[in-house]
Amino acid sequence: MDKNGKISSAVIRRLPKYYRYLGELKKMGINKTSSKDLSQLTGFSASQIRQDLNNFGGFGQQGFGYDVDNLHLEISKILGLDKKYKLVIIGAGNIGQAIANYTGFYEADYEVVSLFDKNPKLVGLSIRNAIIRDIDDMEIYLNEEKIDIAVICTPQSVCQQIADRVVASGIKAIWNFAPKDLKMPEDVYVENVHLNESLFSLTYYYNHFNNEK
Amino acid sequence: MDKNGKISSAVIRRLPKYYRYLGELKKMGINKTSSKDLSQLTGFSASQIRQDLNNFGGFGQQGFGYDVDNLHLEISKILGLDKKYKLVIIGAGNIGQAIANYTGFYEADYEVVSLFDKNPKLVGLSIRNAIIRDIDDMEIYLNEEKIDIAVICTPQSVCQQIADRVVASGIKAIWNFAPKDLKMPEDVYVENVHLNESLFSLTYYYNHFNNEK
DNA sequence: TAGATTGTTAATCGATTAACAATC
DNA sequence: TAGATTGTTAATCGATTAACAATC
Repeated sequence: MDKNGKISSAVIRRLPKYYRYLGELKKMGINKTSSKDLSQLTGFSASQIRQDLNNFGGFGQQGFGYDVDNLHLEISKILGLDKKYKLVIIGAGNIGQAIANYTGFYEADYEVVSLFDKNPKLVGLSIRNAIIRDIDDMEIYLNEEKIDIAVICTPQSVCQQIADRVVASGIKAIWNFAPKDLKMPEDVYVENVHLNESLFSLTYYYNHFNNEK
Repeated sequence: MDKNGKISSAVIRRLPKYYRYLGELKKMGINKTSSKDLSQLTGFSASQIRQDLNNFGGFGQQGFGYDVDNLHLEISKILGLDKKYKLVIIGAGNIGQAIANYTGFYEADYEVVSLFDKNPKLVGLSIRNAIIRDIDDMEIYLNEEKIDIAVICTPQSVCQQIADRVVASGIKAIWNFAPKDLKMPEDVYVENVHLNESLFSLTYYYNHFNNEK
């Protein structure tokens, strides 16, 4: 935690992993764990795990450890996984369709309620109850429905203008799959999934692994 | 750079971004840039950019800056984007098919040469010249062809065993889309794309943005 | 030459790890 | 009580930023 009480993004990015392993322990019927156990599972140090959790409050019991169910629940609340979220996907190409079909968000409650595309061959089709609508109807839709998150799966060439349009319609959270850095107002949060950068990093390590000095 | 001369992964993960912006400058016909210009574009500090680049050698000219073409080329060499890579995708579901269809890797030379799946309805189909083969034929294929990278797009429940199998066939680089941490030998590099963790982080910030103390 | 910008060293900042008192 | 493990402070480590001499 820094001097302003803001929690560092390094901490936030570890929370989903704690959540996942706690879910696994739960499923296995294990109801007690410790920072040492979690260290084994996650690969983070026990000290770091205790530090991370204590950013949000004391969830453990000295001499005992952590109650799995309780800690799982508390982390779900911190992340906001106890609520429902409505998503729209803009760009119903490969990636957009794959996200719409994706069901692997554990038990968390994300619903893709609509897709948008400009291709008339796609408009009108449905993916898992979500209709692909014409991109020209996007603003009307966004103004009528209360949407939490816009997923941008358009080509790079139009992602900025699409992002500007969804933000103009009140969207505050963008999950961006286009390989570009969106310029957004301060109160809009953008999470990037840059597949390129991920593959390029992998390529670097593939070439340099084990032949380091 | 640390005491062993190993370059930190924070640096490596910034390289693709430099590469991308240099590519854009190139396309715009701009042939000279500086750490100050790149700072504006990338949002990283000029000082950091100079530090990063000097891990790999002095690509600039004092008093002048950097030659765009040259720096672009040098970074492509560092990342290994001047070479060709053959990929196989294991799991030809939504994500696997989307990756197979994905063409947004800039001019870099990645070729998906085959997919594998256990679903007989998918086996035999093709995606962009790559045939979907039966998962049982994977080892034979991997032993015959020289494959650089295995992309794991299977369900979580089987990703570890699939990873073990590809590694047993000599694969050293895995791009993992399954929401699980693979346990791998030290000489295998795994790059994770954990869509869950990405969306969960976004959810946290969506809920906490602007209402921080 | 004067101005600009790198390459590189030193200073700062923040994140991780270590240590241990508190306490169940 | 003795043993275990948290919560939390202090120490360390590493990454980022600042500063500036080198030099084009």
